[in-house]
Amino acid sequence: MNYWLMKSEPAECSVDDALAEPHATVPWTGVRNYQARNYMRDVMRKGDGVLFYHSSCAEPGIVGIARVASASRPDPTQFDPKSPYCDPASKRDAPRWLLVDVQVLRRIPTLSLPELRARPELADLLVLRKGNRLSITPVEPRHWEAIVGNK
DNA sequence: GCCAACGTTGGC
DNA sequence: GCCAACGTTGGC
Repeated sequence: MNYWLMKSEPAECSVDDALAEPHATVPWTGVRNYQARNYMRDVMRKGDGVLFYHSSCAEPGIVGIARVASASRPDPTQFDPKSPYCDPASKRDAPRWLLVDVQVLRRIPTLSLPELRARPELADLLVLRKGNRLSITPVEPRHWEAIVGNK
């Protein structure tokens, strides 16, 4: 069992949007970074724990506890000419981009970046590192425990 | 809007 | 393979 932090822009898909979906599950479309894709393809497994993170918004932070609800599979938006995530270079017989389904288990009161940074045990949480832009990052068990253990 | 950090592209 | 130019991310 592995743990992850996954970023979503709430203007696009907030944790509350996800909770409103059937089974509170959303396809995690739009990952267009090879490292993040490789995590989904090679390391992520159904059942892994997920910290649902809001980025590019008024109050960035961790807003929900979720889990990986499917194996990785091709992201259909890469083939959709109307989608901003369309990738004309990706071929149907060799899809370049993958997604997983993510199921929100519960919302939590937003843990903002200042709140996260105030906790010494989270000092090396990857999302707190300067310049971090990766939309999917692994979370160490001790970090998961520190964040989720008492919630 | 600014800007630091980082990824990608493409000429050589 | 190098590296400059460019694009994107994302906090502030």
